[in-house]
Amino acid sequence: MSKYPFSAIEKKWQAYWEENQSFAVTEDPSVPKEKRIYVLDMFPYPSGSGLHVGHPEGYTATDIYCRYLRMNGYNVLHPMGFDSFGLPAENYAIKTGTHPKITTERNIENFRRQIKSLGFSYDWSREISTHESEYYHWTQWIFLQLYKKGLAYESYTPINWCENCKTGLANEEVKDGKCERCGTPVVRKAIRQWILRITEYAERLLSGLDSLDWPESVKLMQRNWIGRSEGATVRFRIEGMDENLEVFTTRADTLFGATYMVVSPEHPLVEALTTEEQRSAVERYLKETSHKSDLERTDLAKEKTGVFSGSYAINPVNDERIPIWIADYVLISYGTGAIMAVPAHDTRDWEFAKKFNLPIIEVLKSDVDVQEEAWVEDGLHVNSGFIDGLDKHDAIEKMIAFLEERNLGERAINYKLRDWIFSRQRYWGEPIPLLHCETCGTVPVPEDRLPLLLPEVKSYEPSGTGESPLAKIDSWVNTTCPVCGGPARRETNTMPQWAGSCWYHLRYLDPHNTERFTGKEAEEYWMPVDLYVGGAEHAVLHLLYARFWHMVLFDLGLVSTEEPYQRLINQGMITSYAYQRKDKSLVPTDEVTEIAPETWIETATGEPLERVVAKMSKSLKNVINPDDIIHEYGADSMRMYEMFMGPLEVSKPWATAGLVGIYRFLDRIWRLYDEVEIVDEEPNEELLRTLHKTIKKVTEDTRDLAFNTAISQMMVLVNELYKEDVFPRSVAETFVKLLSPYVPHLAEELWEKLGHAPSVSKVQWPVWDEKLTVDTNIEVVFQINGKVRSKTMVRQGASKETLLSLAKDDAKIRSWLEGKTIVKEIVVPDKLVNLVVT
RNA sequence: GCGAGAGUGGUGAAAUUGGCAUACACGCCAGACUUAGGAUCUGGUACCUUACGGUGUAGGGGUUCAAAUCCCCUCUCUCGCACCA
Repeated sequence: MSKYPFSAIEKKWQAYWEENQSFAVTEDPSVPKEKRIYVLDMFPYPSGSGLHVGHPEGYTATDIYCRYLRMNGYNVLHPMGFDSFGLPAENYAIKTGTHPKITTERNIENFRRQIKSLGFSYDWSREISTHESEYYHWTQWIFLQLYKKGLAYESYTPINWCENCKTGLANEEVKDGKCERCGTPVVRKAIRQWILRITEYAERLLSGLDSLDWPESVKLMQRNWIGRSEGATVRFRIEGMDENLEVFTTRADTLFGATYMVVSPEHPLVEALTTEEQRSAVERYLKETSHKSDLERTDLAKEKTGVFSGSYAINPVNDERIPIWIADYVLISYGTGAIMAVPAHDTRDWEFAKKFNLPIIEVLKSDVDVQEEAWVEDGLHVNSGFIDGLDKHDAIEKMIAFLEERNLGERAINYKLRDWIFSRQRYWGEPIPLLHCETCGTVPVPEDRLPLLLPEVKSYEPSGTGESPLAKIDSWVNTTCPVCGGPARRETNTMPQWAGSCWYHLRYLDPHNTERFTGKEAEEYWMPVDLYVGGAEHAVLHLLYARFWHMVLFDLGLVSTEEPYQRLINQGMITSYAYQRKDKSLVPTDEVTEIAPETWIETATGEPLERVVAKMSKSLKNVINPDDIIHEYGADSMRMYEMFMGPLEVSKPWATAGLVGIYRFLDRIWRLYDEVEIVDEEPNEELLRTLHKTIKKVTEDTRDLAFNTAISQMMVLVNELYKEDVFPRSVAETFVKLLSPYVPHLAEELWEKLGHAPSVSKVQWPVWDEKLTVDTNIEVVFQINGKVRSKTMVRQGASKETLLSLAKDDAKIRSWLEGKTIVKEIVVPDKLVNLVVT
């Protein structure tokens, strides 16, 4: 008895593909536009712990799809590379003194080896790594194009700062008031920053989503993140001052209900608004809020706080004098940093008004007493002068017209999206190619002097004062101004990790170009990316930043498409099992014993445990290492199992027992080809039908990325083949072709065993004959009142009349009909007959 | 709190337009076979019932000849956002 020798087979064919450059691709002009396809995987950050089972999931899916496309005559661009700037390598350098470049490149070696060991059909000649100067040369160059377009600016405004990472963070990198990377609570810190004006693209980033074939959930997340809202700015005169207080509101129609105003503690007018009597109280309040972390400040459960400034504004619609308060529930970063408060119809304002005894005036007809609770539903206007009786829409229109006529305000649109804080005070990133000259101000490094190389440093430790380790290298920092020749200092901030991934899809097109970031012809040949597969964690960050850069490049005439990624799919997470005590705490997998099927106890205490699904984590000891799986069961088993687990988009738990099932399936296939005599006979009718059903199902499901059901159909075919005495050659050959995208090593080996020269990856995908996929005899069910009472075999396509009379003649049906009257007859050909009786 | 998605056997999961619920696989049970292997092959396996039959896709209601699928309500889980005026 033979045993499927996966290890030898996989080594052999990986070497063959490498040697023959089987998957290298060129921009062949004879291939028509619609047969050129760009399939992109999100490239990994090469961490020290190596590939995780989650990575191969998306990579296997795209690999199967690409192999399928090639066999169908497509020219397929399918590259891989590494997102190799980032904090872990730098933190490791701080701990050990090892240069991040050394760690990074060692990790890349390991990642590349692991990825290759899965037999993916990447064009490795296009591999890139973002930390290489040949690559970041062009990241810097693109930054300069943004700078020259006025999209990069310097700012000293307070930003989110992580004490642990010792760097500033973008708003998108803050989750629940904590650093997304390490969980440290984020504090506000005023340091000099480079910021990209992504808000200038807010409208296009929003409207562009409509044209994209992306999951609705991702589009929605981006829409929410951009957060467009339509409303008006309204200017309130401040009593005794020349200044106006400007607010943004989406409900200008409730202006008659504005009983007080609130400015954020950081608002520039706070100082001027504060009267002598209130000064000490205001100062105390400002001090208090400045000590709060973002987390404390945004905690919804907490009581509202605030202080009266002492000043009054004049409500422009009724000249009422209304007090101006200072409170931290108003954010400086949204709108104008000031609001008009309408406590009757806004929960936040209502809470504040109640706490500080401010008047509450109903201006929308409410079903509740607004003194008791806020009414936030719609209602016709009351107590509102010239808009009384109007509904929301008409009232807003009329109010805005009123304001615009008197120059008291105007229609306005606001976005939640903030500009992108682009600098990091760390070492391991692209140096920002700018200089600070005493006479010329900020000067870009001339393009012909790029790349601006990352210098060597003695210590990787960030200063924590807001300066990167680069600031400590005087010889690098001090330079001459390329404009005036005078002394200048280099910018010491580096770019965030997102920079490199903003445009890598363009570098793959022409990775060795030394003259340009990418070749114009190659760009026009391939772009946009037809299918982009990666994790949902990038729904906002990477995918928004990359779209922004791409749009800028499009506006500069440097790329031919406005959007980079036409179609996007998020693969689900691969989770793992974990074992839970009654108190919901989790027990590491190696401290659990399975005492009976589906029954577990904690080994040490005997406490019964429940099996739950959890994320893989080192502490739970439930992390699966792809190297181990490949070693024990082979890459083909690993690939096929990950596809068999369930639909690509949903998260699903890893179960090695399930993997064994796939291994057995591949072993069954191997033995079929190894032990059964392959004959030059035509298959019998039954087998031929299953074969054509299989071709059809595998073709359609592979096209639709529904790999799990394609695999189960292949299993059906194999099960049937095991019942046959002989193995017709035509079936054997067709089946190998169907298998080849899924288990490419095994398929190559079988193809060779069948007497063919390699490689099966280059042969034509099989086609099915629709006639042969239809069963000639079909089981039709007979129902009485919708319940199945009998079944019978009929010829496919039998007429309604035939079916009906068959049903009425059926012995069981006849007994069910006894003493009843048929009131309705429903016949669905090839499916069922339903008789409704009373 | 708001928004989105999901809930089907012991387990992972299937199921065009509403048309036999549970394909395929794991596990389990039985049998066969064996140079005892990670075996392999064949068959069985939703639940209740001796049977006839009944029940069953998170729970409840509705539409329909017919609902996992469509509509309403409730519950649970996952993800995202969270004082954005």
